[in-house]
Amino acid sequence: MKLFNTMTMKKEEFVPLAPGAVKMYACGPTVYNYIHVGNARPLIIFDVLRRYLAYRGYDVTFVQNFTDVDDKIIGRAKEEGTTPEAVAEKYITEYFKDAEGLGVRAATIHPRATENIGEIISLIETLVDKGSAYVSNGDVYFKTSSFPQYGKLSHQPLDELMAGARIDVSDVKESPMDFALWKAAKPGEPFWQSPWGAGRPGWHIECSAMSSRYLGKTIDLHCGGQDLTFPHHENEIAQSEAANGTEFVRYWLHNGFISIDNKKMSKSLGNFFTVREAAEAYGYDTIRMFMLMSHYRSPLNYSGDILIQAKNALDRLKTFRKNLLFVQQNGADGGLSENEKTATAALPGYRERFIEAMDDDFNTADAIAVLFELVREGNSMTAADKNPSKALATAILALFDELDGVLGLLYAETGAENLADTVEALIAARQAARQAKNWAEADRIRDDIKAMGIVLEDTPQGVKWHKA
RNA sequence: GGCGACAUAGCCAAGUGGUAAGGCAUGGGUCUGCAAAACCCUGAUUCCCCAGUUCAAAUCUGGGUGUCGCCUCCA
Repeated sequence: MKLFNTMTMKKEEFVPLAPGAVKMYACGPTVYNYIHVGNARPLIIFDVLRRYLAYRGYDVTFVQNFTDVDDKIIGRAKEEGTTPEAVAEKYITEYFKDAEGLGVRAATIHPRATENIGEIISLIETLVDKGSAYVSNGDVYFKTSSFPQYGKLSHQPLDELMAGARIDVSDVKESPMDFALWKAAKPGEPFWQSPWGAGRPGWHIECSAMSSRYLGKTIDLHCGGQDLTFPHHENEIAQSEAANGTEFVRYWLHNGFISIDNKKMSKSLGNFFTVREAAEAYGYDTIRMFMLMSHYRSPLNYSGDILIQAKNALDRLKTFRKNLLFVQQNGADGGLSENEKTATAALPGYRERFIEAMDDDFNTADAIAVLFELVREGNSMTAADKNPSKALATAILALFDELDGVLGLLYAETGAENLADTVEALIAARQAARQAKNWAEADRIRDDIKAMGIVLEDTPQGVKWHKA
């Protein structure tokens, strides 16, 4: 399979360091607020990548950190009159609610910065010892001039970065491009003891420390939003490679942004919707569909219209699956008919095309197109007038679920089994009314059922029902 | 100023040299007590513009226009 590597700006054949195993790291949220729709994109995208790698037989170890000590968290705690720990704890809980809602599986490990202070300090010590970092006023800074390759990920020479730097000129730093590894404690803020006095870690160092602690000095994949390319990921490379003397990451993956009215959605601009809000309006699963309908590196504009389109498209998939389940229950017994045997011969072709799409830099838009083609063919094969067999529905469903399992689009489908008895009874009453050609009564019962959030469909094979 | 990305039907969106996937919406049809679902048909002689390379370009080259992003915390 091929992945676009930001380091080389090319699609490259993916070859993990150790055959059969993938070490993957994603920069997780700073937990001071609910996540917004833009934050959700990397979660969903890289959840799919992870699932796909597992689908292709790799043993994936996926680490995603929480930045749980940071200026923003401290600021939030002050606003709310609580402690930074409480703020972090709260938003980690809220994060998991949203992630679960979006169908994003928990990482193998979710380390927190505050659980890795020892690791961080020892990494900084190494950097100081090697002359890559210097102490100034109780802070420790990375000396960018000591790392000649600085800028290799963002493809900007150091002097250009310097020229464009809008960073405050500070007399504690030797160069404007130097960045903090350790920040001296300020009154009233959380701190840990270190060889340089009380303080707390800078943002960039924690990812280097946690990545090597949980995954090793060289990892296969490092993922995040495009805005992390510089400076965050550039800084991680400098820290890790200066300390370890070996390649930090083999493949760098970056997702494109979500925009609103063609402006980047961001907390600082204030033009964002939280995942919570969007989910309330359109459903968590619609957000996932929306993200996967286009390529992960393309810019994606958020609007109500587009979310509704995504929802409608997703409904087609849901209905398809419901129909298959119905045939699986009510279809003909006795295995595949001769015609069906011929028809099912086409099924593996969809799997091949799906894999082909996903192998090409996990092109989920193309993969979804394959899924829709399977839907059309599946619907044709199981049309009522063809008297489809249970075995046919089972075969199609197995393939559909296999492929959808990679994208994770229909995870929100619950069977609504607990409603089944009530609904079945009402359907029976309505059928009786229909027998008597009492259409008014039949429609009234259907309206009642509709009010329960259940939609009925009269078909030649019987009455189907599903959640709206 | 430096670096980078994007521009395909009403909308969303694949497609990197061989004659435009898929979805949503629209219109027509089949089916149907009504409805829904499904299926069939329907839409870009054309891929921002101009020039070039080629037997052949949405795809390559050059120029232009527009939009966005990074260079500061940001997914």
